[in-house]
Amino acid sequence: MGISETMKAVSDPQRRTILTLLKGSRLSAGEIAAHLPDLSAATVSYHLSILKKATLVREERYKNYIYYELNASVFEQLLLYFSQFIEEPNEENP
Amino acid sequence: MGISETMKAVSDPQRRTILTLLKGSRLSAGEIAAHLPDLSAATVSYHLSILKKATLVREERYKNYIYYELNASVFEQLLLYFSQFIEEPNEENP
DNA sequence: CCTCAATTTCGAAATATATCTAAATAGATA
DNA sequence: TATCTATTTAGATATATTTCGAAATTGAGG
Repeated sequence: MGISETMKAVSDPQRRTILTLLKGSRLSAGEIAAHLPDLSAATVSYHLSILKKATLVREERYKNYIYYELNASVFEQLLLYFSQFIEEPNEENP
Repeated sequence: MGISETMKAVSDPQRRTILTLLKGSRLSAGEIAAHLPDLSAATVSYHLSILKKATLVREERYKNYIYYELNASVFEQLLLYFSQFIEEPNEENP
């Protein structure tokens, strides 16, 4: 929990690649690793654990596999956070 | 430039404090440092340089001071980036 | 031109992060 | 139950980040 944790999780390029993969579809850890040929399976697992702690993804076990999927609600929190810096000044409320 | 750089810049709590301060008003480096009593002026300067490189803030020199202010357009890019993970699936376009 | 104040830059140290290989775990199925 | 496969955990290491105090820089004003 915590927006710092979420942002740190999302600021890593490899983890953003994982998030982008999961945008399309639910994938197992192994399928995700197959899309990241520069990383070992252990490293992919490490990144998934970071994303999971930040609740950016959920895991679901099926047979021998662990499937990961996005948790969209956390992205809404990020959107909300950043929108505060854009809101135009309100002249009614000086 | 680059969204990684921007996100890394914004993922640090001290730097987010600085951004929040600047939401209200343009401030000099010294004024910002005064709001962050746990950090040395040198450290604040370091954080400002990170925010500047990420173009999250602009600097403007006046007399002996360097004033900093937010650059809202970069926050719009962040918003755009995160919104891709929220967009609902489009049934017209399978 | 000298000095003061504001800020940055430098060099060093502590902490955190990303990565690997090897070992451990969990579950499926022969 | 023995073993195979998918995945995670552990331990180690290299790199990156945050921080400090001290020194350098910049500009203002006497």
